[in-house]
Order: sequence, then C-alpha cells, then structure tokens
Amino acid sequence: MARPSFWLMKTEPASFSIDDLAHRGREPWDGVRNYQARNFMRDDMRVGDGLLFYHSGGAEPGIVGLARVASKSYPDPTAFDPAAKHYDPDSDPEQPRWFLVDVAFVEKFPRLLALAELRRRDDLVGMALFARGQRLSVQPVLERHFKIIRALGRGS
DNA sequence: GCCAACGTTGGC
DNA sequence: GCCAACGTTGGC
Repeated sequence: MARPSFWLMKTEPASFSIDDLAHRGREPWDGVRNYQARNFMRDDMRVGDGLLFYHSGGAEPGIVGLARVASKSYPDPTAFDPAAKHYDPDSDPEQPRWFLVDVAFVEKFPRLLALAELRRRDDLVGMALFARGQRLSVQPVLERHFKIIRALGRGS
C-alpha cells in the first residue's frame, strides 16, 4: 500500500472522545473486534498515517479532529484480560487474534464537521463513511478526501 | 427509543 | 454449507 495512507476511526465520545485523546496524548486503540477493521490496523497501517477522528452515537455524529498512527500494530492485550470489556475468551496469547495500533492526538477542529454536512458535499462523494449500513469502525480514506476534510475542519 | 444493516453463531 | 437467530452498531 502506498504511503502515507489515510484512515477514519470511529469512537463513541461517551467512552473515548477527542478530548480524552488530547488529554492523554497517545492511546492504544484497543477493543476492536471486527476482522476487517483488524486487518486494516494489523496489515496496512504505518506509523505517521493520518487519521480522521469521528464521533459516533452522540447527539451529532461527525468528524471532530485529526490523529495519527503512532506505533506499529501489536496484539491487543485487552483480548486476554477477563476483566476487560472486550475480553475474548477464545483468543490465544500464543496466536493473537486481535491487533491494535497506538493513536496520537494531532488537533481538534474548532467545530464539528457533521456527518449530514459532509454527506451533502460534491467533493466527498464516495466516502465509505456514507455507505448505507456502514458500520466499520476503521476505514480507509482517500488522500484527496482527507485533505478536503482537514481544510474544512481548520476553517478554510 | 426505534430499527435497518450487518457480522457472528450454531443447529441441522 | 445453509440459514435463522441473535447481538451490535449507529443514524435518526
């Protein structure tokens, strides 16, 4: 895959928001239990890749800022932790099933770019985010779309 | 809170 | 291997 690559990562702000990431600086993106999303993280992400940070499930879903990939992929330790929310009793530390990358804060946009607003733009047609029934929490983004959204978010 | 879309599980 | 049942996601 060509580098750098660009991605969108969803999170429910009630559990982990852009403000949480800003505060922590860097965070292991644990708990992903979808094979397609895992494959993107495990196989395709590289340190430095750009991330669009998306809030789902809230009052107003949308893109709230930027982050970047801060580590290579490695096994998700929460899969082996019985106390963890996304514990997977069938996963084997000798043959890890779930992987993650660390994510680092880059910037929070001065305003949220609402999903409804983004949908209406002619220059963003085709984004996976808009696909009917799209539930993937980690998805690739075209560089062109990433740049348009970054500029929008910064208020230009 | 509703519900459509989707992924996973498990009986057969 | 099929497919119904179930759980989850996530917009509205």
